[in-house]
Amino acid sequence: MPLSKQHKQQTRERIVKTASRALRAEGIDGVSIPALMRRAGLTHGGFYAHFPSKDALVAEACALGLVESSERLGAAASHAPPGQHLRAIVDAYLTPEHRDAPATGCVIAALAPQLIRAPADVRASFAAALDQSIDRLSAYLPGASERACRDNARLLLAGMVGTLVMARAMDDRDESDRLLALAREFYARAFAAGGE
Amino acid sequence: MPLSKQHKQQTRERIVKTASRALRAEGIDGVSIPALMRRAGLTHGGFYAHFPSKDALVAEACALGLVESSERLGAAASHAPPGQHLRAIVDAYLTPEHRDAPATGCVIAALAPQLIRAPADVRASFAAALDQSIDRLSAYLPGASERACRDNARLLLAGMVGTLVMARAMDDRDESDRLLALAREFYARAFAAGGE
Amino acid sequence: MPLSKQHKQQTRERIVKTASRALRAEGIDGVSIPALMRRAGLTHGGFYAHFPSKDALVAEACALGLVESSERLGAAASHAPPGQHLRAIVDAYLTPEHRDAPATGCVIAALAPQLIRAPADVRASFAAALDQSIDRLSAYLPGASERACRDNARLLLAGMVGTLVMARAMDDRDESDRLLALAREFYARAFAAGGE
Amino acid sequence: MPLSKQHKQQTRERIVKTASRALRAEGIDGVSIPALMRRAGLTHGGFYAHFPSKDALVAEACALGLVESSERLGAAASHAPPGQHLRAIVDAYLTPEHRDAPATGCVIAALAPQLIRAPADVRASFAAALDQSIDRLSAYLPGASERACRDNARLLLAGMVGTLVMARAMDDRDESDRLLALAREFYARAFAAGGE
DNA sequence: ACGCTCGGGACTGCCCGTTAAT
DNA sequence: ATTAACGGGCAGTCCCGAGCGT
Repeated sequence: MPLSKQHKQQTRERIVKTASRALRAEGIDGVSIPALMRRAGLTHGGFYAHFPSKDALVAEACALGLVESSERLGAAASHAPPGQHLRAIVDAYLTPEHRDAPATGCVIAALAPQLIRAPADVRASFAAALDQSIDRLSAYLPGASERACRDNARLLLAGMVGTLVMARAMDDRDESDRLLALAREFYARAFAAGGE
Repeated sequence: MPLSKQHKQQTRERIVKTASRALRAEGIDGVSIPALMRRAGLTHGGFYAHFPSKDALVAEACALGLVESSERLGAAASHAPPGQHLRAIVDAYLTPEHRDAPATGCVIAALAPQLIRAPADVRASFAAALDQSIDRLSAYLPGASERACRDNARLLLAGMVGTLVMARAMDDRDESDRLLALAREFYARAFAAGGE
Repeated sequence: MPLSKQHKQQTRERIVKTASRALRAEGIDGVSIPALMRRAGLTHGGFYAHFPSKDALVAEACALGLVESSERLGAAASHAPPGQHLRAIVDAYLTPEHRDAPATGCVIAALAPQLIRAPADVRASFAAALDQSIDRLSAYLPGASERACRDNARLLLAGMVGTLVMARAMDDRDESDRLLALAREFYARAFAAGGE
Repeated sequence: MPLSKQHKQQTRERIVKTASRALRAEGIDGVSIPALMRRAGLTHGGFYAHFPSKDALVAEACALGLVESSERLGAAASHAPPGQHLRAIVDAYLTPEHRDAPATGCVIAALAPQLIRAPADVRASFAAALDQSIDRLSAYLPGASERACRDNARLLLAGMVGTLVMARAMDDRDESDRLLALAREFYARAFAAGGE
């Protein structure tokens, strides 16, 4: 158990990672710092050695989650055969598994409305991370210009996020599965190369 | 302070209406019962004469908000010239005004993720109201069958909700306006009669 | 449903009777006026048509309970053969049935400590009713003078009350039964005619 | 406001001690946690760092008070000349001073009825402490067997408790003093060595 | 005019996010 | 960098008066 700076860094990352999951699963107000630290195997007092406030952690955890999400989507796209990037993205996002695992899923679908209402700095951090995600995603989407690619990325991501939220809100699992399947077709076709 | 027979009903409706707005603006955990009752011109002591719990109010307020939203959209559609129903719906939902007025705007875009995490009865009430909204909306959408209409309604609503959330999360108002404009075009075209 | 004065009187008595039982069973702070009125088949609003305050009801209900108790004890004594009055009293009070039915049992054993801490008027009302009970009881006890009879009544009642409280506090039912049996013997012998 | 390692223990004990007195003086429902902590020189916020609930504190405070009481009685007995143990116990318990100082007096006389109605764990903790008290007391009482000693201890304690309660309930101080004096004689004689 | 209902404060137990002091 | 403590706040419940309908 080295007490070096490395160790502190590791602890810090563990907290962020734990928070990143817990926040998506339980919401911002559903997670308390004592509960969080306990889940990370620490005492609640030590929190403020790592973060100045809960908001700071929320901002960081959300940014991390957003980066992870977009990297996962980017990885799915880059592993797909040429011309299948869009398809890969849609198929990775709009799945029952993603719907049923909010803790490791899309931060936007889980927390966006709450983050919008958060203090300005949290909101700004979220907006910045969102921009980065759009950047990463736009590389895999068609479009006449960089601008068009970004527009498409935003449109697509927004549509998928809304669909995931809707799928989670539905009571009937079969209907929810069906919505996801239809949405996969819909978005894959709508954003296909020449289409938009 | 009149105490006639129907005044309790009026008071109750005032509480629900106030809550419906406050919840969308501040989130479920952001609104306390004392604050809510104060905003409705009452003290918090009388709250439990109207509702058995905060959750019961949340359920009712969200259902009311959902009904209002879908009626507003339905009204916009029904006032449009024939063949322009879809356009009217999209133009009514995806506007900067709607984005900037969450308190009176779409409940799904403001609260869906939190409602999903709420107790089972709140969740169920929300899911039921959501189904009704889809019903109402589907009457104005094209589709080969009733089923197809409902599918389209869900797809469209999900897409619009996600877009509104995304537009609200963006820092740059111009970019946000642009997203809304692009989305209006996108969804109007995508769901046009023979299109989908 | 006659609205005459008689009816009001009946309602009032029903409230007092209900309260008398509920208070012994749940304690003063364990019984709320809404719960009480519901148990009496009424709405909580009407309470203050009958009593100026909760304390007034408590005072009256306790006095009633005390009277009932002492009458029950007096009846047991008066129905006993001559020379068996004391025995009858002790056997009526120190029973497992009495221990297990606090709601209809001795008010002193159930509420005395709380009543001592109650507002002055409640306390005074309780003290007065207690005096009456002692009066009634003393008629059945031996003693060289009226004074001695009263002394004996107080000593005996105090001892029995404490025993009942102790018996209720014990976990082991067998031990508790045994304590009651021993106490019956003890007090019957101790206060026997020439004894004290 | 030092924070050394053992200060938490000291603070905890201070809270228990304060509670032990306040509970006897005001009753379980008469003492709120904020009031309690204020009386202990603290704020209510820190309470739950020491106890998981109010009930837990009540259980502990009552057990402590019971131990103190029985130790005080045991000390009085052990300091008395041989053959005067019983007399010492009775004289220590049935005094006007004890009657007038419920806050530091017998827990059973002050709280037993309320504790009987308390949650199961509180009740159990109280019953256990009561058993211990009986144990301690029985060492100073006559009896043919250990069992008989315990029986006598229970009978005596029960009688004294009831007498104290009765003495507290009486309005007339002179009469109350008289009852105590009579009871001292009565119990001292009744439990004298060969007597019972 | 009586009696119910609505509403008003106050309070409780519990828990949270946070910081001096060690 | 933990422990102990601080205030502030929440949902829920209480007891109780101001004022209508019967």
